[in-house]
Amino acid sequence: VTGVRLFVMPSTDRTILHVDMDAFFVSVELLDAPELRGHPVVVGGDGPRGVVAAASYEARAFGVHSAMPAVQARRLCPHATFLAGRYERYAQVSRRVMAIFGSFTPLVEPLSLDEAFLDVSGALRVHGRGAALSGGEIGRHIRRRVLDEEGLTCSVGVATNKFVAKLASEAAKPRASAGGPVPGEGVTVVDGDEVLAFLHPLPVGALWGVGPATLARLSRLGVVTVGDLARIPRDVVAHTLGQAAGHHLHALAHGVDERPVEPDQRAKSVGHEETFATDRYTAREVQRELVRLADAVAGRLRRHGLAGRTVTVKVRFSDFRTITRSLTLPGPVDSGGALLEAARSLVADVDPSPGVRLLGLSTSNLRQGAAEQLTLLDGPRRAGPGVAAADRQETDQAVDRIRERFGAGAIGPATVAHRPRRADGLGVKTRGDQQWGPDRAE
DNA sequence: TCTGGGGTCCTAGGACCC
DNA sequence: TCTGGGGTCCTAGGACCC
Repeated sequence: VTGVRLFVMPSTDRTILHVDMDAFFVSVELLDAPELRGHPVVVGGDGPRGVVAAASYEARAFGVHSAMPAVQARRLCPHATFLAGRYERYAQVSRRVMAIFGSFTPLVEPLSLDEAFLDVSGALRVHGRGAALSGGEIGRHIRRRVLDEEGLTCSVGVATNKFVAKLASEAAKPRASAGGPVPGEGVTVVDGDEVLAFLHPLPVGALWGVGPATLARLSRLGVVTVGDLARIPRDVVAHTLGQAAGHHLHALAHGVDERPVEPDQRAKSVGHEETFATDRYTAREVQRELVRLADAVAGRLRRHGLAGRTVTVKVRFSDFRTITRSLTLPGPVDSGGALLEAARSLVADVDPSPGVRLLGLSTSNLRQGAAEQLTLLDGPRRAGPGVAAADRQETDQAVDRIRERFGAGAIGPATVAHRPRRADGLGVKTRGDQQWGPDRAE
């Protein structure tokens, strides 16, 4: 194209904020139950195999932290209040908080319910009305508004790129202590000329993308701090960690991160997985669980107007060994029946007898818009897995409408339904499970 | 101590095509 | 008898993040 010029803004001119809500899930729970304020509160960790999703600073003082197995958290802090977690509520508050961010800049990239990157390079002038506002001042405005409007606190990092901003928000956070939470700085600004001094003393594990496995490899090279990593030649890092990760981490260690803030990230996969309270040992049990997973995933696909071509089943055995099996269909699907059919064929040759602790079903290769109706592949109109596509679509739409009016639990696959015994014998399972088999899912 | 559920991204091998 | 190079798609596994 002639006559078009692209201007690339030099990275040193960018002002990036990372905003991170403080103990978000717990803080939302405290809004609704203020009597728990000042006490150790843990969200998640329900069920025999649960893990902690979030812990209040009072609970953290006992060593409780997120991703910790529930049993361990209960041992460390038996007097804590354990809450199951209400994700719809968190999502609702999250949308409002994100809207506050959005009033400062259109360039908001949510990373999860409780954190986002903001590129405010252009907002500095808009809000300053001539008198330029600094990144730190915008950070303080955001904290004030989130507190005033939602009653929640957050921590803000300000830097010239994403990953330094993220580390800066971490530095701004409150700290847990035996005497109660110690407030942090709230807003931490790292100017361009301070980046290396800020970065190099940090442990390498602080870098985004350095987990246990990478940490182990790096420590074999004698790398402890980010500064140590910066002194290793790029090719050596790439040889140890692979091309992509190596080059990326080498750049980060030198404070370089050119990734833009991208507001419109589209989902690449939609899935659902479940760890069972007790292991499953038979193919029939596995097949029945798949019905529920397929139904849940299909419902979410349709709610977002998506359909997926690739179906992946994940099986985790009792010894934690995990396998995945996937297949790509000729066209995208969004019905529980179609997902179930694919999932079934994928687990057909998986032996569940060692004990299955988790089953997952996920779809990827997503397309926007309605699923292709695979009428030809679906076979003749009859009950069972070959039920015609048109029937399937009608059923799905009816189910969606019922759920809209009466809630998600109002209707579901027969195989997973609770069937109370009735005096007149109706609705009572008579001989085994076969006649209620997953084939009758819809 | 015994390890959730939602995801993203990367690697590597093989099939297939031009 | 020895068998290219590049690209894309698919599958399986793994690391990592919140």
